[in-house]
Amino acid sequence: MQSSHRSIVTSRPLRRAFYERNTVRVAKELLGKVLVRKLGDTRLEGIIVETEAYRGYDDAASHAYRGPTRRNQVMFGEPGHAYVYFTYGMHYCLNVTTEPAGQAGAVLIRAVQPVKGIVEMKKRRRTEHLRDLSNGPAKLTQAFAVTKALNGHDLTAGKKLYITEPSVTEPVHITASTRIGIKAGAEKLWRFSIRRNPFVSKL
DNA sequence: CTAAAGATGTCCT
DNA sequence: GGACATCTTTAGA
Repeated sequence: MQSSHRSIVTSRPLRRAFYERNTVRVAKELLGKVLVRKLGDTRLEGIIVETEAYRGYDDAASHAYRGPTRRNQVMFGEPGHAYVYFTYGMHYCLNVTTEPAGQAGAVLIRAVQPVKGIVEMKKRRRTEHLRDLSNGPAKLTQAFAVTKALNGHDLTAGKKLYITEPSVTEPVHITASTRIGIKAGAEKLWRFSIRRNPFVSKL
């Protein structure tokens, strides 16, 4: 029964080579992987169910499209790092950097399915509703205590924040759709989600 | 220096 | 379905 208290992770963090590839491909392959956040004694885990690709060089919707700035510089750096930015005066969004160093790219983590540390997530989110804990980019950063303090964090080190394989891998049915909340590049089908998963932010 | 928009969430009708 | 909270970043004068 109480599987929500047990870790579903056995393996090491995804390696740098996983991230050092085409952003769209990484976005698809991140579905079904497990986001892990270590907060002292507590450990939070969630299955990634929704992502969006933001590629620098040919994607007008990307923060990196017009070249490096202080905010987006981590997108141009080594792959496998967290790119966390602040938006709308109150929200953080979590991305993982992709493509070889020098070439900008990132995948926005839009939603995860809570697995472990649900009690802690409910406190942070100030709600008892499981569905509402992490079904959106700013919701999951609140649930997982991700702020700009983690901007640039190396996701391959297995420290405070990383991504890894679940211990039991199930086949993932991927749905591709248009990205949410953008104007330029709105026609690209670069939003990926696990089909019919109830924790996806929007159908 | 100033202005305007933003890879959103929440509450209201 | 729409208003609005709230502030950083960026672009442009």
